[in-house]
Amino acid sequence: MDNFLQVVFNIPVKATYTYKNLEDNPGKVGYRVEAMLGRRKLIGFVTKTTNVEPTEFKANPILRVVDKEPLFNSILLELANWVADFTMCSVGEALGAMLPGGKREKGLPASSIEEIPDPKDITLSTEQEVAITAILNDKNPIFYLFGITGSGKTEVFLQAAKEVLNRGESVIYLVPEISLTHQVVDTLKSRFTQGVAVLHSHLTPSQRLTEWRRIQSGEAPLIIGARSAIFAPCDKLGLIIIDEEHENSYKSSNTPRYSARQVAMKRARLQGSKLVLGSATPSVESWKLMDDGKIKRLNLTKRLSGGAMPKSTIVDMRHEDGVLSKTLIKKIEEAYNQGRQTILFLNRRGFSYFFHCNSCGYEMVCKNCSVSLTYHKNKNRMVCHYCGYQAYPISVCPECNSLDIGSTGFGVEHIEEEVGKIFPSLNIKRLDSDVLNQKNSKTLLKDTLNDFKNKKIDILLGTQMVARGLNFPGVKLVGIIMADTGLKMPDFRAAERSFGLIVQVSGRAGRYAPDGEVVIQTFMPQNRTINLAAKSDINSFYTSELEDRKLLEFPPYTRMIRLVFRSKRLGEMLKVIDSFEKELTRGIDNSTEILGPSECPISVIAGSYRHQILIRTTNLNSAHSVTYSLLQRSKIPAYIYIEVDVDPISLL
DNA sequence: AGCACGCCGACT
DNA sequence: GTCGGCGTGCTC
Repeated sequence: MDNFLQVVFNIPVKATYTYKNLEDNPGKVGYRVEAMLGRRKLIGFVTKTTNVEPTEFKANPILRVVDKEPLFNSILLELANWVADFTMCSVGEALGAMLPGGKREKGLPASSIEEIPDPKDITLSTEQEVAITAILNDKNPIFYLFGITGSGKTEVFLQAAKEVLNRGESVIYLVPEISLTHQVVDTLKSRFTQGVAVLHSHLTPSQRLTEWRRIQSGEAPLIIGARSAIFAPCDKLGLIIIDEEHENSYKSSNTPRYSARQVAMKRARLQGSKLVLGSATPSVESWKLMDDGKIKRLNLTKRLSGGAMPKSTIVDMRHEDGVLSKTLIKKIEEAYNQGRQTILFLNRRGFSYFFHCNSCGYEMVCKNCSVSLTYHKNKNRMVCHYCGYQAYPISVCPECNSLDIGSTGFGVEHIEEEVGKIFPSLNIKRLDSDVLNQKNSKTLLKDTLNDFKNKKIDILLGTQMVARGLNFPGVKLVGIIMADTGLKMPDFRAAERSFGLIVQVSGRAGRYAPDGEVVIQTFMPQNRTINLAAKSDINSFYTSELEDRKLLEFPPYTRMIRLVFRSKRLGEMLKVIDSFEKELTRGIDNSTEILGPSECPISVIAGSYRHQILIRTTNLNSAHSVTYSLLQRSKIPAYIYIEVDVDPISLL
């Protein structure tokens, strides 16, 4: 036993603290211990033990050892060090993120409600067999299962997992967000004799610890979970699966800002595991890795269950005057007359986004944050989506007194009303995050999906969440109300996101029938992204998107580090940012470029001003270390907060 | 992060 | 005269 313990804490301080060990029941590496830090009692993580007594300070004894068994093995400790270094957080924060408890992880309520067939009805397609064989036998460590919706990716994952489990190794199966995927979990439990552990954000700390221990003991070699499940404590890890790899929820939006995809690559290398990513609409980053041969592509090109890719029609909304075009109305009627169903998709919530004056252009924005307020009809309020600020809608422009004031664009509630007017005899149901944030959301979702499945609902109207995983044989038609949404965002990934969304939503049509249809309504009918998405011309889209990214020097041809400075004191902050930027400029070479400092696109949130520096580089290692060392040594006043995001996904 | 110390303004 | 605001610094 060593007499001293090096302990890190889940606080934004990158220091290890040395404590005296206990004689009886001593702490060891990978254990949690309770100790005083200043005047507070904290749980810390032991990262090292030593017999060398520190001379600079007096080492106090720890109060107690929390665990009977180590919580973190050497692989996890190594991963934590790597995450801490890469995301520039403390090792304690990285370890804290591995067993998140208490504070709830936020994530989009996404559904991936996949209907997995019963094992006895399964006949694998040739493509599926080829993919499974490759995953299990090829030397290549990373694969990409690139398959259109309905081509049977899940079955490939399950068969590969089965083989690996039979060898006595563990499998981590990541899904974008687990809260609504109980059906997947149930299926996995019924398909595998081995134990299944489920890790997601709604577990209590003790439930999480129980799952953690079941994984460590080998009782549950199959782990299914969201982002943080990539840190599941398995010793023999044979396979990591990342389903819907393009999903943004794999990147953490709070400290440590890690990407589960990137951690998976690191971990697979450390433990010699295979890694399989899968999606119908890969991230542009992954596409390039496939092109470069760093990831082996496995194609699934055919729809199973008798489905075919749907026929798409683009409708020019500049010549229409309702929410629904004549074409879409006609096709909804057609589908209904055939006893088939329709999904209408809108990438917006609220009644209308922008409430503005048609005479002078005045826009109702949040007084704390500078974003546009959203009109919520049921409350009759304008609501800020960032800070929750609410205001009454106005009828007269406060700038020019014009009465010509109102909304452009439209939200789900508005569509619901319009569609109800056009089809008074059809049963229409809305499904969006507003509905699902209500208390009875679970049963509501279940009931709605059941009703839709049993054809009690004719038209399902929804946002993001209907985009993926809702597979119902009765769906003939998918209508995308406004495909332009998001395309004009000040973000270099806008096209990628819009493309993926349109393709994913379109995939809901005709999954089990050859006559599916998609109607894409847009104000930009000639737009490249919309046209390629309509044709599901995935290859052309990625080729042209990569050309654009290269030309404009955006990722994946460059890497970025985003530094957001937040403070209530604008003037002082600007001075600090300015000198920080000058120092940074002095440190970098010509592989790195600094954009800004500039006001963030959302320049004020809850009374704090936000300015950012974007670092763009072709040599991430060098830019990273210059930035990191400057952050460490520069004395930034406490009233300024800095958020560091390496490889940011959103620049908002 | 959180907690204490410390130094300036406005109150019984 | 004190109460309390928050700015600064430190935690083994």
